[in-house]
Amino acid sequence: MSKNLDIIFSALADPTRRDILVMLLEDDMAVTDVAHPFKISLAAISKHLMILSHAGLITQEKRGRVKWCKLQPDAMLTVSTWMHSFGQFEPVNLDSFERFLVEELNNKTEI
Amino acid sequence: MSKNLDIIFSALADPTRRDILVMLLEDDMAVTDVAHPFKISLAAISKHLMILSHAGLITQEKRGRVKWCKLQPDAMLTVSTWMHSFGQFEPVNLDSFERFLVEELNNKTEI
DNA sequence: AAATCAATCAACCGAAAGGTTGAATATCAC
DNA sequence: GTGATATTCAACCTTTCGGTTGATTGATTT
Repeated sequence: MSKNLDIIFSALADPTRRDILVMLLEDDMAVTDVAHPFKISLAAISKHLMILSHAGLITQEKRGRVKWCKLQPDAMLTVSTWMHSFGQFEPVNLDSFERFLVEELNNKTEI
Repeated sequence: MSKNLDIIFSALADPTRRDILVMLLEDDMAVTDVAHPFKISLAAISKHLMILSHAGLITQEKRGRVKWCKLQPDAMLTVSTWMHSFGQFEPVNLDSFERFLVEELNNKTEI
């Protein structure tokens, strides 16, 4: 589990890789399209994508000759959990936080 | 700001450094005491502490011949903020979260 | 079948990371 | 002042990182 944190944190430590993740927020993308905005070679981008994939931050699925890259934000939950166990921050999903809040409010008014 | 993320994420990518941060949750520590549980040399620990310091995750204050290391969790907020802007997670400080919740409950019951 | 396109592989390169050891620099205790 | 203690510096080593280029493999188009 700590090994995962090593891999995830170092995957996130590179600005190109973080940019790629943000791009993938929009939509799934082919490797060539991911590479397009960057000045570095396609091979370099391919390596970055493999690192992100290895960290579990994305998945890649090959359809025909095109390999599609998909964001896999659950891996971020590992970071989230570490920060939580670290004790200083409480990373909470906003939706569940709102659900929790509403539930609390309902309980209060029911009494 | 993105430069900071590079430095902070790569500081967090090393398990020894994360262990040190957790140790410093307990209390401020001298460099030698930080080094004690690890098998690597004191010089190596000193380097790790400089990296953590450079990332803003700790501060170091020299009193006499002893250099005291203090956790500086605000740097973690930079990560927190990135994850927030990334859009998948909502890192919330537990204390302010609780204050907010209590306030909401009070407002509700006052009506 | 031939040419094109998507992506990776393989070999290489320079720089940085993480470790070591031994010497150096302060500061403290006697 | 002498000796011990706390920490860093300096030089070195090996491995990893991020990049390059050119060749290679598969799928697609014409």
